Amino acid sequence: MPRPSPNQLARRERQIMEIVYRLGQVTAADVLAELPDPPSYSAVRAHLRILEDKGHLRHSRDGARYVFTPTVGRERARRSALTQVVRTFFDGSAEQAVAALLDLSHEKLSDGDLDRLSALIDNARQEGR
Amino acid sequence: MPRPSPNQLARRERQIMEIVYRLGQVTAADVLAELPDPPSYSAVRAHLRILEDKGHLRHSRDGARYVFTPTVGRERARRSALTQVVRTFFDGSAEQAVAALLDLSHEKLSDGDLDRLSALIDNARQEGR
DNA sequence: TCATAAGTGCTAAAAAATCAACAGTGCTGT
DNA sequence: ACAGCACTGTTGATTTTTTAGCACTTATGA
Repeated sequence: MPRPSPNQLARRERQIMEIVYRLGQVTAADVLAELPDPPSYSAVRAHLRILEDKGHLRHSRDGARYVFTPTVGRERARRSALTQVVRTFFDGSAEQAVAALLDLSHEKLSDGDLDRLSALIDNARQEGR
Repeated sequence: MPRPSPNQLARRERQIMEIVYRLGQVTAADVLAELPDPPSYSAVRAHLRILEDKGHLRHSRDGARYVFTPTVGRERARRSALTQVVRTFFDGSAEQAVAALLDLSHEKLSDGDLDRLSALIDNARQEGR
């Protein structure tokens, strides 16, 4: 079976997958609530079923309703997303991306966060030799 | 005029904008060469014109042909992209995102890169107090 | 139990996106 | 100048996406 390829997703499908990854798991009602310019409930369910057909989602039952989760694990999805952004916006340079990330949110980072990041960098240095 | 909203883009349009951001500026031929499952040259030009109508691109002439550039500056586009990924895949935690980025590409980071990142973190610490 | 509410699957119509053909315009070199 | 080439703009057909309606199933509680 072919890997689900996020780049082939239609507009609505992409919007929905984004919600799914953000919330971790969703019901049709969740998606409807989060979707910009929301269509009908029925339309949302149709999309969810199509996304399942395409292999992006799976569902399990919770009482009467379906709970959908991504087939691609969070970890893997994160990697793809980051790789993509780095490639598209940072000439493939992870260093630049990290720098931008720090700049973007340096106000929101606590001293504890910064300590942990320093430690990670030191680690990377160790492994590098 | 409304800000161009990347989330509303159709599939092809999104693919094209990705190419545009990656290359910085493009001609129709560039896009055609980079596009997966490429359509006709004519179709690409149609897309480019629509993207310009929608306010995502502008063009200038270079001899006979048009060179398209994004209307949203690289810096701003980077921020949006990162913010989006952090929100969708990292619960809004920039720290986690940086950690993932380091993990993702720790092999590719030189000692020099790591030094610079350490310095940035130290800076952030300074400003925080 | 059974009426009601809250789900779901399927289908076909409507809207949007995608595409290629064709006609027109501007370069380029002989 | 003008023939040939490399572009662009426009249009309308085709395909895909997006949507809502309706029929059916499952839970709930009086």
